[in-house]
Formats: sequence, C-alpha cells, structure tokens
Amino acid sequence: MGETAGDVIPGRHDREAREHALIDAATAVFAERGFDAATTREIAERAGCSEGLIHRYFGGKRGLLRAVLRSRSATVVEEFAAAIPEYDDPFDEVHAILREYLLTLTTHQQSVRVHLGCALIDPEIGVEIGTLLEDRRAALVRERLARHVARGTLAPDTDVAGIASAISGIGFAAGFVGAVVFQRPREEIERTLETFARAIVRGLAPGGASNERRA
Amino acid sequence: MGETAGDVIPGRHDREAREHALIDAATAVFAERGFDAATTREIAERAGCSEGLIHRYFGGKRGLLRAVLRSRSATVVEEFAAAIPEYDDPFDEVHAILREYLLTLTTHQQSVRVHLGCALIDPEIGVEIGTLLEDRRAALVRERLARHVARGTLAPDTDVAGIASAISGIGFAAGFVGAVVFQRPREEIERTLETFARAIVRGLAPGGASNERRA
Amino acid sequence: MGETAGDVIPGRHDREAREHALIDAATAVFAERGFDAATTREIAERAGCSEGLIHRYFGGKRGLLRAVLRSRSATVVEEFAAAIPEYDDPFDEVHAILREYLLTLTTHQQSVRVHLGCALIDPEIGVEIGTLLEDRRAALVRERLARHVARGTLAPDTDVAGIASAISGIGFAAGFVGAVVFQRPREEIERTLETFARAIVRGLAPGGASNERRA
Amino acid sequence: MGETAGDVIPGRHDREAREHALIDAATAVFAERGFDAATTREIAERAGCSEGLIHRYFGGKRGLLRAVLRSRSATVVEEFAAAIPEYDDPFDEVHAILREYLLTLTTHQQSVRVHLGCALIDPEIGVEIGTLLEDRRAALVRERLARHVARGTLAPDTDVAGIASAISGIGFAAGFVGAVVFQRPREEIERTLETFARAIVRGLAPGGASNERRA
DNA sequence: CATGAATGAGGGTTCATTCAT
DNA sequence: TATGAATGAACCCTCATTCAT
Repeated sequence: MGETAGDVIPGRHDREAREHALIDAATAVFAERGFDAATTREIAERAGCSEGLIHRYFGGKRGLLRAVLRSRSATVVEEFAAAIPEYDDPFDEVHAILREYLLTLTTHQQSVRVHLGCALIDPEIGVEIGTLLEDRRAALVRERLARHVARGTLAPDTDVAGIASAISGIGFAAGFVGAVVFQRPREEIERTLETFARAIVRGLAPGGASNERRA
Repeated sequence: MGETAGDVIPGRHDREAREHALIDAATAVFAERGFDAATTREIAERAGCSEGLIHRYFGGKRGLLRAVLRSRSATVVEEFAAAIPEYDDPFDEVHAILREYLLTLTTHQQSVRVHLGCALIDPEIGVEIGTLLEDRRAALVRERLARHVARGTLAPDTDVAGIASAISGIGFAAGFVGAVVFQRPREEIERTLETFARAIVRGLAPGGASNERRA
Repeated sequence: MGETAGDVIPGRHDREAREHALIDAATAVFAERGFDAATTREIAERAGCSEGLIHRYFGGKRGLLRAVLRSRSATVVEEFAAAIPEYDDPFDEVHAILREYLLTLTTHQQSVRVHLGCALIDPEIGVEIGTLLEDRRAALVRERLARHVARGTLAPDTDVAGIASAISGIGFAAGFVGAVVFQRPREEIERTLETFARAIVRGLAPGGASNERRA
Repeated sequence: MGETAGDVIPGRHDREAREHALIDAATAVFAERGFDAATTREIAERAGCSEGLIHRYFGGKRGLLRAVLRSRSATVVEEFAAAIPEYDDPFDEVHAILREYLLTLTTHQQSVRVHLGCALIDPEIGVEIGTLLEDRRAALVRERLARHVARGTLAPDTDVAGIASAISGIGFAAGFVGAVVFQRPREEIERTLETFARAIVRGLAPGGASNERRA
C-alpha cells in the first residue's frame, strides 16, 4: 500500500494528522465510489474524525477533492525519475521505463482512479493532469532516449520526441487501462510491454536502415 | 455526431422511440456529468418525456445505465473491423488500425466516457469491457498481423499475439487517454501513432535480425 | 382564528390544497419561532405533507416566506376599509378606525408577527410594508377625515394629512405594539384609544380656536 | 453612534472589557441578523476575542442574549427623564416628550431591534419590556401632565393616566415603527408628532368644554 | 485563563422512486 | 399508457458547544 491512514486520537488536538487522515480516507473513498457517490460521512468515519472538519479544513467536499488531487502530484514524478536506472542497453532502459509506469500506476492505483474519474467529467482536470504529469514524464523519457542517441546506442536519426511520446503513451495506457481499469493479469501486461520495448528498440537500432519514411 | 436523440412526440405512445431517446439522452448526460451527478429529471427533459418512463422501461436509473452500456457494444466491433481495409504494406495496415482506434473513440466519445467512468468504479464492468470489447479488437489485429506473416510481409518469427496486444493497447491508449481524457491535439496524437507504427513495423520486417530476445 | 389549515389527504394529488396548507402552517411556525428558528420539517409536518414540496412549490424556505408575506397583503386593506362604517359624528368614526386597527392586528396576529419580524432584519421588507400597507390605510383615514371637513363636522383648517398620519400611526402602534408585542389587556388598549380619539376630535372641532400654531 | 465596541487586547486578561466588547458586538449582530441567524463566531470576531468566552462568561449564546437585553434597561429610562426639560407651555412639553421618544429609539436602534425581535417570539420578553420600560416612561409622562394640571396649564378634569398612556404609546409607535421598522423620513415623523402634540394639547386646554364623555 | 481545535446534532435541500390521475 | 404530483431518505453543511492545550 502506498496509501494508508495513520490513526487519529479522538478529541486530541492534532490538526495535521487529521488533515492527512482525511486526505487518505477521501482518496480511498473517492476511488472506490467515485466523487459524487462518496459521502462525507464515510470519509470522516474512515479518517476517525468528525464530518465538520472536512468543511473547516478544506472548505467542503469539493475542497477535499482538490486537496486529494494535489496531494501527490508534487512527488510522484520525481519518484518516477529516481526509480529508473540508466542502462547501457537501450532495451533495458525502455523496458525499465515501461515497467516503472506499470508499477507506479498500480501502486498509486487509488489516486489514479480519482484523478482519471475527475478528468472524465471535468475536461480542465484532464488537461491539467496531461500537461502537468504526463508531459513531465514524457520529458524524462526524451532525455533518456537522447542520451542513448548521443552515446550511439540508438540511431542518430531517431525521432526522439515522437518515440518518447509513444513510449510514455503506451506506458500510461498499459499501466492505467490495462492494470487499473481492465484489471488484466500483471504477467500479460508485462509480456506486452516487453514485446513492445523489444520491437521499438530494434526499430531504432543504430546502423540499420534509415528511420525515415519508406525505408 | 455519432449520438443524437431523435425527437419524440409528447403524449404519443411509441415505446421504442422513447426508449431510444432516453438511452441517447442518458448517454449524453452520464458522459457530461458522470452517473451519480446526472439526474433522471435532466435525462427525461432532454429525451422529451417524463421521468416515470425511466422506471417503467428500465427499472430505474441503474437499469438505464445498463441499457446505455449495452446499447452499442454489439455493433461497435464490427464497425471497427469493417472500417480497416487490407493493405499490402504492413505499415499501412498498422497505421490504419491505429487511426481507426482514434477515430472510433473520438466519434463515440460519450459512450466511452460512460463506459470508462463506470469501469473506474465497478471493477466488473472494467473487466467486462476489457474482455468483450478490447479482446475482440485485439483478435482482429491478430488476424491482420497473421495474414502479413503468412504473406511474408512480416517476419515469420513475429510474436503475433504480443504485438497485436501492444498495438491494440496503444491504439486504445492514444485514442482514449490522449484524445478523450487529456484532450491532446489530434495532430499530435496522429504523429505519435505514425511514429509508433513505423517503429514497430520496422522491428518486425522480414529478413532482419531475429525477433527473439538478445538478438 | 383567521388562519387555519384545511387538512390534506396524504398521497392524493391536490397541489392547491397543499400550497395553502403549507402557507398556513408556515405562517404559524414563522410567527411562533421566527423565520430562522422555524424548521421546514415542522412546517411540513403541520401542513400534513412532505418537506420536498416546500422546495418544489416555493423554491425553498425563503420562497415560502415570500409566499407567506404576499399571501394576505392583497385583501387585508380592502377588508380594513370595508369594516369601517361612515358615521355622522367624527369621534365615532375615528374611534371605529382605531378599534378596527386593533381588531385586524389582533386577528391576523400571526401574519403580523411574521411581517414585522422580517422587517426588523430586512430593511427593504420594512419599507415595503410601510408603503404598501400602511400608506394605503393612512390614505383611507385621510378620505374619511376629508369627508368630515367637507360636511363641516371637522374644522375647515384641519391638517387632514397630518392628523390622518397620526391616527393611523397610533392605530398601528396600539394594535401592534400594545396587543401583539406587549400583550397589554385589550380593555386597557381600548380605553387608551378612546381617550386618544376623543382628545384629537375635540382638538379639531369646528368653530373652535384656529388649528394653526400659536393659537 | 450610541453603541460602539471599545477594542480589546487579545490574549490579555481583562474580563470586564471583554464582557463589554462581547455585549456590544452581540447587540450589533443580533440587531443586524436576528438572534437565530447571528453566529457566535461573528460576534466573537467583532469583539476581538474567542468564541469560548461567550460560553465561559455568559453560559452560551442564549445567556449572551439575556445580557444584551439587560445591558441598557437600567439607564435608559433615567436618561429619557433627564433629557426632557420642564416647560411652561404643555404643548412644548408634550412635543419634547415625543421628540425624545423618537431620538432615544433612533439612537438605541440596535438595542431596540434586538428587544423587539425577541419580544415577537417570546411573549414573556414582550411583557417584560412593556412593563419594565414602557410603564416607567408612561409614569414619567403622567407626572409631567399632572404637574400641568396642578399648575392650571391643563384642564383639571384631564384623564391624566389615559392621556399619558396615549402619548407614550404614540411616542413609542412613531419612534419604533416609523423610524426603526418602516424607516420613514425623520421630518415626516417629526411633523406627525408635532401635529399630534398640538391636537391633543388643544383638546386638553383648561377652560374649554368638559373632557368627560359626551360633553 | 484564553484559545481555537474538535465535535455532533440538526438544518435545508436534492432526487430517485412511487403512485394517483 | 404517460404524466407529474408526492414522498422520504440521505446528502452536504453550519454552528453552538466542549475541551485539550
């Protein structure tokens, strides 16, 4: 679990702990039921404190949602970058990137459900997540690919931006759609990712035919 | 528009037209607001008939949702298959498949929103869509790849199932996540798809190095 | 009682009866508890129907208040005028006017409480009542005095407007403040009114000293 | 302003200053919003101290209301008496009394609103104010009239008690209803009062016809 | 002692559902 | 049969009050 609620002593004054507990509880309940079906009553119960605090601290249910949406976005990209070692073999690196996508989306499954559930209804949130989170992850992939191009382990004419975008796209897709939504077995997804990684890296091998159209 | 509501003469008895109008209206409202935030009143209003009919025809709001979820799943895969011509060049075919994903998900955007919104909350619906819809589309892709392997336009040792799964995965991802959720510009998505198609087809070119691990 | 609620058959469709019952019940509850302390729950209970109707019919508690405020203002002035016969003796007429003030304010005590309670908080309502209701009653008094001046039963130099304003002022004061707020015994109030009527009419007797300043 | 809140140094222990600040703030807030709509939070904020003190000092919101109601009643009548000089001409004196009513009710408008707002809901408070305050003011008017009767500037058969009651009645009415509730222009009210004063004093002029019934 | 964090009862309101018409 | 009036459960939220600090 990446998302557990530390318990809270009733009556005791401890604002920060309660805020955390509420955000954690809300993340879980929003993920399980969806924002609208979630009740502040259940959130407060799970957080072990009173409903009123949701309104005092966050200005209401909607404000609590905002807090949930903001709560992890800061660290999640850094964690992502930190988790991927640099490899000599570009296949290993692309493979690692894709597996990390799967891992991070599986680990933060609840947050992801909340984010995407909101994005489905509120286009602005969708765009925000797309640009704030995914673009930053795509930029990371771009850097990694560029390094391989520079080192000669990928073809010099590689469309770095396009490939990076494709990799992060399928990474998110496999992780989110496959694991979170469709609940495909993890092995199946991992096999797909490996196949994809191998195919794409082979296509970008240095010294091969041109990567331009109509080779 | 792929989803318009034919109007209905109020007071007139015409069950089938009314059911359709309700399903269309519900699809739109569920997509815009999400299931829980949608009200039967708005759905009935948009359909041009009374709230009571939702309960008489579909047994309530939940039943109407089920009807919406079922309403297109029958035809949508056949339409998908019919829309993709067979090409001599495997790149053209993979490219066509991916563009059709983008097109169909964009066209049926509302249904897709409803489906995925539900899938996020109810795992069973997610699994159902995954197996009923996506597996059938993946099967189609498999057939097309197999044909190219048989014709010698793709390498004989191609991992057809894995590649098909990857292609349909990124097709859905690009279409749904990119176009529907993150609202990326269509050209950007098309470019990504083309890049991906070219890379993967090049990796599977016949006569090249083995497609097995550690080539 | 001028304000009773006809009962309502539960479940039966009878919008008008329910609207009436709600307005009557609300008048009573608002009068007893004040607007803010009144609960829609109690109002609905007394009206014998469900809370939801308050919001469907009147758009909420506030709308119900508006309905209460409007409910009698149309008829109340006409009733007032109709209740006062024309007398030959101006004392009898002024006396009758003052007693009618007392009577009408006592009879519609609940409405009056609601109106004044609102006026205390919302200045606009106060002004509205002052101009809509009281000005019209003062106009009536003016007409009656003018008739006596014309007939010669009051001095020709009588400041009709000023006296009329004073009479309706003390009429309302005695009726509202005395009977409704301070709950003075009715006889005491009636004695005061009679004293006042006699004094003022004597001061306006025809043929006496001038009614101008520094007589 | 007759009702301002002296500021309070936060954190400092100064019970009396804090009690005063709370009573002043509460008077203002109760007057503006009505007792029920007023919040202890706003009162505490305006008083510049914490909500808890309301309960510690006054035993809660209700207790604070009681304190507000009691806060001025002691001095207000004395101030009223002191403000009215003795005149030789009874008209001047009656006129002065009526103007002082208007002045005192306008000056202490906020207290008056609170008192009357409560009286509308709680009959006991109405009766209390009626007897405690108004009876004492009426007694003062009685004394003043008696003095004029004794001095021969008013007719010896004057119904002192009745006239005094009428004068204080219309004084309160004009002041409260006219100025506070209906917000009539001050000049209009003053004109009414002068007219009334002149009429009633003329009716009580010594040497005129009997002031007994059916003269 | 003063503060403000925490509580929880109860408020107005919404809305799916039922049912008289 | 289709309508919309009526229902009532449950929601989010407010706020007086209590109590740890």
